[in-house]
Amino acid sequence: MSSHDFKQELFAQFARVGKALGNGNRLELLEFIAQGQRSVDELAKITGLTAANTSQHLQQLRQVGLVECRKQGLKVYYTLSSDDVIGLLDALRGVAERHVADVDRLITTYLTVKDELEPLPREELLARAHDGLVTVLDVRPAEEYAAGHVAGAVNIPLAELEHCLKDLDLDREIVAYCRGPHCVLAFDAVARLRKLGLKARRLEDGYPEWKTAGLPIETGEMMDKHD
Amino acid sequence: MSSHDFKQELFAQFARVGKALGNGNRLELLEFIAQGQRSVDELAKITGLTAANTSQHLQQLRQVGLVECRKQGLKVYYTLSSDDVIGLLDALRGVAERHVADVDRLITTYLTVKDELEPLPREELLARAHDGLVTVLDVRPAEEYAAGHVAGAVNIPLAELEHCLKDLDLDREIVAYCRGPHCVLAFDAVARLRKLGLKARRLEDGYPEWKTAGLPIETGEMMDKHD
DNA sequence: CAAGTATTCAATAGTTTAGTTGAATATAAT
DNA sequence: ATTATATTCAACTAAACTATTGAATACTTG
Repeated sequence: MSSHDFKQELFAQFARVGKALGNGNRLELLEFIAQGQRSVDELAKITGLTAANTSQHLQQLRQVGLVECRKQGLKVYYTLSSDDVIGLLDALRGVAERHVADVDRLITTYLTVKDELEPLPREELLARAHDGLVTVLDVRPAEEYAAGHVAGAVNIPLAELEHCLKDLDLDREIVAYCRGPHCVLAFDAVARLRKLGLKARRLEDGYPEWKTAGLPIETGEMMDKHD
Repeated sequence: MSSHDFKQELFAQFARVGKALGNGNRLELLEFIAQGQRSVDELAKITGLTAANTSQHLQQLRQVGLVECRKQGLKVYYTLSSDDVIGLLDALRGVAERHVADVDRLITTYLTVKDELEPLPREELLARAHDGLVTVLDVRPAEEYAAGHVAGAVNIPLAELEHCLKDLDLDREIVAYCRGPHCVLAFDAVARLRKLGLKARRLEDGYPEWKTAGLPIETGEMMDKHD
């Protein structure tokens, strides 16, 4: 095999991974899987894709090593193959956010809270949480919280936010997070909390990044994942 | 615009970047551009693509913000739009190397030197170079060296390696680098130097990574880039 | 201004991909 | 065993991508 063929072949292999990242549905699947393991039909329901289509996308992701699966009983559970993948997704998001005009436009028009206050960096949250200065709020659905969350975080899924305010210490600052740096849940939560006159900020990124950074996490109370 | 539409649209935008990375020729173009600015016809010649095809690929890369171009006289020069892109490419390579079986097989069968000796990390090279313990060898073509290289590195393009041995201090260890972590030039150089009985190692990655890490570089003696 | 070069545009054919549908397989529960 | 559920497979259509070709555009040089 010539040096030229090798190079071509190597780039072709890298391109396979790129191709796998080249579809919005697959990226959405990856974001959900990054929250914790998920079965095919859970993913199909969340994304709104058919089971067959979901399965096909998952197999593409698996073929390029982005996810792994494990059969348990009737279901097949998919997980990210490693934290490398979270880094790759963040790199992709970062480049898109900083260099694709459409992304910037989308974010600033839709995520109105975006620039009103800088999001809180991970390390800073860690310091403040340690000093007991803030309430850390996980606004993801209960199953995702159960699969793993920032140590000490309180879970109030977005839908129940207003009903559960009594569970929060209203004097302390609230820092909300969700699935990732562009997930709408935390933006939405911060906007609604501020409307209620509370001090609220957003963590700069989501649970997968927190976990990948090696920061302290807890896993849920072994809740069964029913729907 | 609903939250769901926003999410879909956002993932679709991220996917555009993924798609752009989903073709081996485009990845090869990016690697060349990462060495320094390049005109369309230079890139066409190096890659062996037609000018029209090269132009089309470059425009795709430009549309998703991976590269930028600047017209100067008769030629259009392309550059990476920022160092973010190098990080993204490295993340892609890393995931592929660690999780795609075919990539690992390719690398271990073709790059025979691969596991004989650990490649040298950047920081370690920096320390040793500072102490004057090693000769840093840039084995890329002269134009790429001229466009920028590791501070203090000697340039001997691979083709002239054996002819230019006299330029090297044969008693010191030689550390070779080239375009990136999987570029064959440095692997090849190390193999050939060792065959000649010299002490040679490979830098763990290439010039773009070195530069992006903020380590010291030099740019060439304003050579005109003719062919 | 004319000629030459570099780049881009437009049209095309062949290939690949996305998503749908219906069926096949495998496991669990009755 | 039979039934139900979860997942995958296979076949198909519509859409998108790649690379080629030839022409058009823009700039420089003589």
